Amino acid sequence: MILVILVTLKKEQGANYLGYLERKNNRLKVTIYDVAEEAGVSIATVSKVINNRGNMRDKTRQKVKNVMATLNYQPNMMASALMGKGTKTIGLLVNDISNPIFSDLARIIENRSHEKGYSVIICNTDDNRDKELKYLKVLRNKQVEGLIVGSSFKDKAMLNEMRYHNIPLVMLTHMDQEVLASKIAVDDYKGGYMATEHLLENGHRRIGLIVELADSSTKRLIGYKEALKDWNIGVDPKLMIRTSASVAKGKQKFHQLYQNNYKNPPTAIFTSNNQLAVGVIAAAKSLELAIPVDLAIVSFDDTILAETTEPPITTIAQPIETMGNEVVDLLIKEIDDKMNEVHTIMHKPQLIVRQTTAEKMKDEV
Amino acid sequence: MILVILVTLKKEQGANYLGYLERKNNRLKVTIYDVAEEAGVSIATVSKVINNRGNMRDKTRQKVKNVMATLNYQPNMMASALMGKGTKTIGLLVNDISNPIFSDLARIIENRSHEKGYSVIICNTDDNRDKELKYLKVLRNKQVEGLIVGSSFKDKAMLNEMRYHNIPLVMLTHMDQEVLASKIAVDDYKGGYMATEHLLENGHRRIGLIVELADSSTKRLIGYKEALKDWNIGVDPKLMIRTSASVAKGKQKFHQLYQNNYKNPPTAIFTSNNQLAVGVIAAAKSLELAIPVDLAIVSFDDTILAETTEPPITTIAQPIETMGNEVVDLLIKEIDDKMNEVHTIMHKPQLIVRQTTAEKMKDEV
DNA sequence: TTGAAAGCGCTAACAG
DNA sequence: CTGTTAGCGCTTTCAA
Repeated sequence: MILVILVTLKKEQGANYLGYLERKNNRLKVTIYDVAEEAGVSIATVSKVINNRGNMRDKTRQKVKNVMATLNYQPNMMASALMGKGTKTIGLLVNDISNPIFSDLARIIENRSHEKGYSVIICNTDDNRDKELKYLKVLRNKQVEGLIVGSSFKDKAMLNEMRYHNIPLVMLTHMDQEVLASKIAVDDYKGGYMATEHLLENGHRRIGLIVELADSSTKRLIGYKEALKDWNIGVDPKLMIRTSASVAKGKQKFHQLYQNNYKNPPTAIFTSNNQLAVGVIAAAKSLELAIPVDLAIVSFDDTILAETTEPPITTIAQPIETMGNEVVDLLIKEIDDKMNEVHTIMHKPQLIVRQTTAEKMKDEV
Repeated sequence: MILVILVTLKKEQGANYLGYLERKNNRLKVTIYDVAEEAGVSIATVSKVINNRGNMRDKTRQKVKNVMATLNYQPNMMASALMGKGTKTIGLLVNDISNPIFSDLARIIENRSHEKGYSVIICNTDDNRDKELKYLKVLRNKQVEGLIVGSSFKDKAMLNEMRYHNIPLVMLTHMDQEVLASKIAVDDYKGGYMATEHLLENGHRRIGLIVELADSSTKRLIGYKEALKDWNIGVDPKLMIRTSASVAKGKQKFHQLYQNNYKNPPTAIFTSNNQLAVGVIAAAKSLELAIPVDLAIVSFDDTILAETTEPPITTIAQPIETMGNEVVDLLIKEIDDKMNEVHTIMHKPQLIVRQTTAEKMKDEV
């Protein structure tokens, strides 16, 4: 066995965390065979200590461990994955990771996954059917063990197929009936209802709606309608707009909404996320509308944006910390248990009142 | 060969994007052997068509392709990775993906990577030495082909070791001298200088500084000092604070700065990122300081936060779109060429003036 | 133009 | 308690 020590580098760096100093047989990688040879045991024995299984003399186990440490051996996960062990990686599909709600969620999900020994591959589906399909294929090639789907899939059938490939999946923030999988989300219907009710209680009667195309937003929209109904206020289609999530769309759609209703403009707007709300605020300011006097706004999600705008945004918060941790716990449970039951966890939304809403003066109503 | 067609499902779903309908030999997975058998060729031939290599009769190639399509065969990447082909995945290390600058960057990086056939694994190092080490190990286990490091590593030696494992790495937003690798960043020194100069030109003489601990921030700090020096203004250590990136820290450190200088408080603050700036704005408001009259602010980075705060923040922008694309192009080039040259690309920062700065009145100076 | 066969690094019976 | 051995699914010479 040849063991080349790169002394020069060692001195320069003064560290050997990852074991580059040893090279065996002039190869860069040290394999299970190298460890076995060096420890004077068989590869089977080494495999057992790697996986902490089987019985063996304590001395043997220790010896192997020592050799692994000095050679700085790192098992090749590809090989063990090939043998049926998992890849210890999961896929996280979102529309757009730069959306604050998803980057917050991604942070929590990645943390928890890492704690549990999993890595996460991110995918931006961009609300695009082709990308959805492509990512699903890639993720399957890469043998990911599970999927967290935080994006609204155009094609639910594709998602449903995943279980035939034995890869568990849990939907996050999308309680989509058509998808046969575990789901974790907030009660979107209730959230929509609460948002609208808050506005109604503050005296608003012309409430505009700018929400995304996702299923979750559809539920919020239903909640909105239901609240109006309970207050005996007619639903006006001209006050409702569906679009995609971005600041630009928020601006654009608010202008559109305002123009379409110039005779009887909305006094309040409900948006399905913070980016849209930011756009609405900008547009309202450009029209010299005072917030919340001329225009009140309630949004969904409680990201940093809701706190930093002027005025700060009244919003319906989702418990993302809880949801993020739950989703990885549930997914890993499904991976481990290979269970097929479907869990559905619905969280309560919470109204957080900030300065984009205020009780209207009597004479204004 | 047994070919079970799940007709019921087929009818229900009306789709077969991912090929769950076919099962061979009662296994879920269809392998290269299945394709070979079905096409009446050897696995070697199939391998060639998968990789688009070798010569063969056009008819053969076409036949194999057809079989792959009908069986909806997806090559197992683990196996090909084992054989020396890459894993087609890279690692992205950042301090915290929920930091807007990094989620924006992550978005761009993931997009470009996906276009080029790579997946990206995200890692939040949290500025924590242990996590850095652990991620590096995991990423090595998983045989990632390259690394994009957008976080300031506590232990540069660990990073330098990666090249001994033949895994290329490019630093993003951190021109760290100690790391022997390609780097893409903005000219932080110049950015710090520009920010400070802008404040000086607006009449400020007591300029506070709240920056991160990263090397990039050190450069920005040097730029700040240099600008003061060029204007013949003494550097006051009591005006400089180093901390980590968060809104909470921004608030806290601003209060601290203000208290420590209550006799002669700063009239302006330079922060190294938007989150700190947001914190400073909040703290300033709580002290009833008017911005920019009582306190001017210049930040670094141009995320959505800089536009949505009140007032919107004057900032030094990095060309993140360009940088994000460049970093993956460069990394993939290094992966493909196995080259060892080190590239360094420095971008020009750009001052974007918004409402946290304004020329001071003469009598105020 | 095609195929047989030898691995890649690891796991998991099954022997000894 | 430890080792032998047969794969996992794929790539890649080297023969045919």
